[in-house]
Amino acid sequence: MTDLRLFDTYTRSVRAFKPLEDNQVRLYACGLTVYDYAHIGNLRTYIFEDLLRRTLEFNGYTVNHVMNITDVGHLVSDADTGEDKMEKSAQKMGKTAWEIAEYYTQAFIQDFARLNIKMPTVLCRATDHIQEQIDFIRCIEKNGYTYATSDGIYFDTSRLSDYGYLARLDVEGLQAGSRIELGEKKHPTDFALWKFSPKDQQRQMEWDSPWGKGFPGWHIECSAMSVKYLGSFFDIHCGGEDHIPVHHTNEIAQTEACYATHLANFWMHGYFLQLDEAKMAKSAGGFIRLQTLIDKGYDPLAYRFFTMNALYRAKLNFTWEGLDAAAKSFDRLRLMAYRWGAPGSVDEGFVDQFREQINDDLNFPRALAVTWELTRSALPDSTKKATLLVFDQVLGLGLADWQPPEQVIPDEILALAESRTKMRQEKRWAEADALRDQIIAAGYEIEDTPQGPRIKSR
RNA sequence: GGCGACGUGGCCAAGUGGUAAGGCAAGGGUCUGCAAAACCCUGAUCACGGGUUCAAAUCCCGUCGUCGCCUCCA
Repeated sequence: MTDLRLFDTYTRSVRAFKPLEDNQVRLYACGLTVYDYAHIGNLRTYIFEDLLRRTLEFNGYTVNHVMNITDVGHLVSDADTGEDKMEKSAQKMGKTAWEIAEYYTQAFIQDFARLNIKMPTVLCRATDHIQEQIDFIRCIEKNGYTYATSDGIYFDTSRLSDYGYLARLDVEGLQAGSRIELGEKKHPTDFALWKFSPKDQQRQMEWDSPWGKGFPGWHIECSAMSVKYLGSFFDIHCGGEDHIPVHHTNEIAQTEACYATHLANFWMHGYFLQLDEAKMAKSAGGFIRLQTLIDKGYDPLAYRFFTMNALYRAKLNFTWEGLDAAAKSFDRLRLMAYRWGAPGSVDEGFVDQFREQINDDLNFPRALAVTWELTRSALPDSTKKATLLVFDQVLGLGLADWQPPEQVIPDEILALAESRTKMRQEKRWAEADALRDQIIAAGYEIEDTPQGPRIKSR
């Protein structure tokens, strides 16, 4: 039995993981901003978090998994510039910001189901927690970390001596090489806690607050909701690598200002999926969603499998060739498992090897190598099946229920196959092969088995 | 301009001091009337140049290349 070890961005080291309390793991994951569909890069991070959760559960822990949905629009920068993404998307679609948020939230939940990602225990929307956010800001204000400008209430990052520790930010360097306009902010790293609604226009999403009508800054929702559901210091906080320098850094700043903790015992980050060596961004074209893959005939779980062939802590390059390779090997694996039949007894030796790999900071590439070793082993099929199903509690590939899709083979193809069988029985090989060529030309392939020919579409 | 990461066989990707997991593709073989499927086998000295060490893909320095962050972003 190997202990679970996880990489913690805060300390930049792999550390032994133990829950802060009993066998309960309190896990917070940053969710999606629902102004558009999730792309497969976003989804890579949620698959990583699902694998983390399942690994924790495999180790016997109960996981309280909280994820936020960012359904408040935010400006493109903390300064008073740019457009609001929610409101812009609403305008484009001819719907309200609220309808947009709901629509994309549902789409997001559907993607989770299709990827076999377990639903978080709590899925919380920022707009359902405005009061909690206001209370949190008041706490920060009371402790003297805020200042007001003409457009909002800001966090004064210079008040924290270790601001930016998570990202190892070089605050001086940021000031020197700064590309951002300061506006009324005192320091480049200061950020908005509450933004005022523009005086000349009515926002669709705005609320009253002690400071005036407006809406919360982006970072405060995660601090307020994680504290509400998990307490001011919990086990693991995760998100995408892009959150390290800004979002998570600011969440920590807010929590330090109010509760004097750095919020989570472990900070974990999923690394980017890249598209042909370039970033996949909603704003920069190159936007592939799960539905795009499905439309091209891929099983969503093949994408899940694809991401598991790389470490969560390394960038992964997406190519169609790479996805094909994953889809093909995944199909082989589950067809093999299907043909193994009913599960028998579990081989604990293989389970130990598997556990050793996933407990080593979620080394799924290695865990899959163990899986392939299992398939090649001399164990009885029923043992392989039972053992693989244990692995699948973590892999989440739906191997227990999967069966080959029912294929309707057209009568004319069946007729051709039948004639071919007859020809073969009469050893009229040339004619039999001609019939096979016809079947292949029609888009089917034929395998001769002891039980007779097996036909499937290609 | 500042900060950081990465560069492993045809492709994807593990391994971070003791002579390179795994998957896909390719080649060879077994099986087959021939195929297909399945199974077996084969292949990389780790971007380049120096250095440290008995020993380096793995540590240090330099060069080249790619990418990310610094602005909402998984």
